Amino acid sequence: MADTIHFSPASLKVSCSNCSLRELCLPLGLNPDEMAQLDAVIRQSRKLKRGDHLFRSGESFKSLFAVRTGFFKTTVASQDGREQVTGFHMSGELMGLDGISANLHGCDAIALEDSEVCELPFTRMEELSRDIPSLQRHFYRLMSREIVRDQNVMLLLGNMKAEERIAAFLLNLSQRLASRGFAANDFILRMSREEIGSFLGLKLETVSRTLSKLQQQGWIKVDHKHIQLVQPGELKALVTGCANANTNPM
Amino acid sequence: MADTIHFSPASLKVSCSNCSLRELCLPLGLNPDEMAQLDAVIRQSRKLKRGDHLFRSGESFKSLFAVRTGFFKTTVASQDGREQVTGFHMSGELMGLDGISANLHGCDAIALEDSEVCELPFTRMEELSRDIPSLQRHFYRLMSREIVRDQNVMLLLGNMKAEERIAAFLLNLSQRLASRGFAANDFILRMSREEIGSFLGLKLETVSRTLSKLQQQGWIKVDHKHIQLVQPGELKALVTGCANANTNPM
DNA sequence: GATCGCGCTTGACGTGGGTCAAGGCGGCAA
DNA sequence: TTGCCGCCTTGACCCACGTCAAGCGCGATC
Repeated sequence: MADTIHFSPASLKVSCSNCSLRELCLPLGLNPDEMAQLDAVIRQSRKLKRGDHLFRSGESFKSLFAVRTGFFKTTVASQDGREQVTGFHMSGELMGLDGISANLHGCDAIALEDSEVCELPFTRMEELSRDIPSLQRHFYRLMSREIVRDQNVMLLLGNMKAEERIAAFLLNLSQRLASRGFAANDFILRMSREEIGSFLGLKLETVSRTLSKLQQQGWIKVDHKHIQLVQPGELKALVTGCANANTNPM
Repeated sequence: MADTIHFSPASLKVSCSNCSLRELCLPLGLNPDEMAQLDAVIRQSRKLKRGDHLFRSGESFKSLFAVRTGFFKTTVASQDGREQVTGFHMSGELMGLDGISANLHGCDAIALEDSEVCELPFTRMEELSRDIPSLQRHFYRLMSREIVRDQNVMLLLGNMKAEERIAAFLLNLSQRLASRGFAANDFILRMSREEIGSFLGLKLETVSRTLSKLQQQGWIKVDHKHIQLVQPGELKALVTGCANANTNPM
């Protein structure tokens, strides 16, 4: 109930029968026939409650999942139990691409709020992408985009200080929310300080301290999970030009 | 001339006319006709000298490149000049996948020794992959593998200490060399301490110190770029179970 | 409304690795 | 041979972040 702002953007009209997928992550120039084929493959959406696993590392890989509504994290774990958040995923974003290589999911996907996903059975998508060139091209693009995203995270983890990481993180969230029709400078964090820290390679205390520091400087306002970017320009100056955080997905 | 050991593995017979590609990164069950189609698309290999750029970030993306012989690094740079090595690439490995998303190369690829690459014009590969299902599948797998690799690097950068990073790095090199028929525990580094540091999120002094420390402990021997893994088991213990460094590509 | 507990904040302190600086070593040129 | 230069090593010092610990605030529960 803490989550008063929901990710069901009024600006995104979900016109097709079962899924916002086509608008969100597959904006292709498909003809009606191709659309119908695609619709036939995409399974009805599946609902998850906060905390539910969508899939787990090591499970056999059958499908990709597109977030329809809600918010997810993906995590990888090492044998000795260390865990790292590898990404946060909001509506329209795809999860599970890492499972293709070994036919096994390589990470856990966990809902951070009540969520809904579309299931894309991979084998059928693969077949379909043979018949629909623009779909094939789109998949290559999506996977490549994920690689670019990961490279930017590597740059962040390898080169940036705590303050810069937090700033880049906030700006990235802001930009992705804005592109979905939400306020860019006033939002609710879906994840805990610990999860932010895990993603950014920091401890939760450092996340907390750094948010406080940014607030003291007047760049942002922090009220628990409610964040306001008061001077986004200053944040951008912090990370310029690291990983051009405002344009690249993260 | 410092590079006395060369990466032209005797164990990999380059039987096809122009490229070791099929053996190395496209080990598919293709019939002779499909093989011929593939051969027609793969351009003659291109030679580069140590220090040459294969492509640069921002250049328009036309082709993927497979390392035939030699050794490369890829780097991403931020606007303010910070640079990070995102990977090292040896024979059989593919570079340029990140360029697909925006039709622009997203990183620089630089030869660390005299090298030879095969060029794979992407548009033609894309078309071909529509006609040859196993080729399409293989491309999806390759891209997914790159995503898994990047996630493991994220885990390394986010969670591991200097000693663990170096150990993971050495073990990863060792494993990749071994799979190409080279000695697993005795090899020459192609890259400088600074490049290793950039990849691992460390400064060159820390790389140097850490190598010395591992040597003092008797796990490895270091003679400039000549590395011997004396007790690889101890190194594995260091990184267990982070990112199961011995099995995953990095 | 009282209690509990989780997630967050903040302080004090410790330390791993960054920074700065001084050589060492081997390769290369003349 | 000599000297230069790039890369590496090593030491001394410092600081950003991690660690440990105390306490707060809000929501959930009854």
